Amino acid sequence: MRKPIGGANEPHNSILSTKGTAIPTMKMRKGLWSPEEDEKLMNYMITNGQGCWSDIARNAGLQRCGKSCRLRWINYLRPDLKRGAFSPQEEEVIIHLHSILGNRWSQIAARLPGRTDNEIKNFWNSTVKKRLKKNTSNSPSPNTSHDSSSSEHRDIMGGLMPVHDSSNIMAMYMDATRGSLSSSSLQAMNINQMIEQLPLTSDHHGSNMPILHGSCYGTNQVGMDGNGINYHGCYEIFGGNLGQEDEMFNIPPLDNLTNNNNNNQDIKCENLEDTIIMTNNMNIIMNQCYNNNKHKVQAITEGFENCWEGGDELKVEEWDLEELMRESSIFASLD
DNA sequence: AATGAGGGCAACCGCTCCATT
DNA sequence: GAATGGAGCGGTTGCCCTCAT
Repeated sequence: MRKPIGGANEPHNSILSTKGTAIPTMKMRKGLWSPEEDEKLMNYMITNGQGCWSDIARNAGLQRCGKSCRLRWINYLRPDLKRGAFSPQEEEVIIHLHSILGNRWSQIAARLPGRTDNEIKNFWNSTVKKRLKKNTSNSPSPNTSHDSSSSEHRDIMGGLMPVHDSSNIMAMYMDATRGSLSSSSLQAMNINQMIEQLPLTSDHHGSNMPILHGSCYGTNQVGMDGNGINYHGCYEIFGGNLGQEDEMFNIPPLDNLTNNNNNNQDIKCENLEDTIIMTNNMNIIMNQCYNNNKHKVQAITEGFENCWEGGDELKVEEWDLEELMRESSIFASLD
C-alpha cells in the first residue's frame, strides 16, 4: 500500500480543461487516497452523479486528475462494490470467462456483480495463475496434445476446470438467472450461447456487451441485513443465487424478496409479482437481443422502469454478438 | 525479536477508441 | 477528413503486510 502523499510536496502536472483550455499548472496529488479525499469524491458523486471526470475532480475540490478520480470511484468508492475474498464459484466463473474472453478484465468484471476489473485482474495474476501453474505441474493436462494456441487455456481446461464442469457452472448460473431453463437443457447448449446470455451487471467500464442500466450508483444499491451485504437494484432482478448455497453473489431468490420487503427499505420491487414481471421482461429483452442477432440493439422497457425508484432507466445497449462470437470462437474447438 | 522474501493490492502509465469540433 | 480531448482498458509498478527463518 502506498502512503498518502502530502499535497504540498507533490510532484505536479499540468491539467487541461474539457475543451483543451490550458489551466494554469496546479499541483496534482498522486498516490494513495486519503479518507478526506474519499469523502469529498463520494459526497460529490452521490450529490451530482457521474459526469466529466476532470470536472468532477475540479468541482469536488480534489487535487487529483479526473482519471485518478474515475479509478478511485470505480475500484473503491462505488457503493455497489462487493468486498472480501472471491468465492470458489466466482473463481470458477472468472476462470471460465477468462478461458473465453482472455484478459478482457472489464468484460469479465461486467459479469461478476460488485467486482472490478482491477480486482479480478489482481486476483488472476496473484492467485489463479499461480494455482493453475501448480495444478498443471502436479497433474499434467490430458489436453496437452491439443492444438491450442493458448497454453494457459489448456491448463485451465485440462487441469483445473474440465469442460463439463464449466458447463455445469453455467447451467447453474443460468438456472438461477433465467428460471425457465433446466440444467440439462443448458448443458446441451453450446457454451458460447450460454456465455452470450449471461447478464451483465454494470456499465462502469463500458463494452460491446449488453449492459443493464439501473440506479447503479445510488446508495441504495447495497443493503445490509443480518447475513451481510445484499445487492439490491441492478442484480436482484435476476433473482436466485448465482452460485451454490448463497456463496456466490448473495442475491436473494425471488421468494425471499417478498420477505425482505418488510424489513428492508432498499428493496425496489413492491412484491413478487413485480419481480416476476421484471424478470420476464429481462428474459424477453435478452432473448430479443440474442435471437435478432443484430449488431446493436438498444431497448428500453417500461417494465423495468416501474421497478426502480424514480423510474431510473434500465436498458440494454451495445450488443455486438458477432464480435462476441469471434471472441469466443476459440472455445468451439474444445467441444 | 529481527529480517528478508513473497504476496496482495491500490494506483499509475500508456495506449486505444470514440465523440466532438 | 483531421485534430483534439475524454473515457476506458490492460499492463505494470511499488508499497505494505504476512509469514517463514
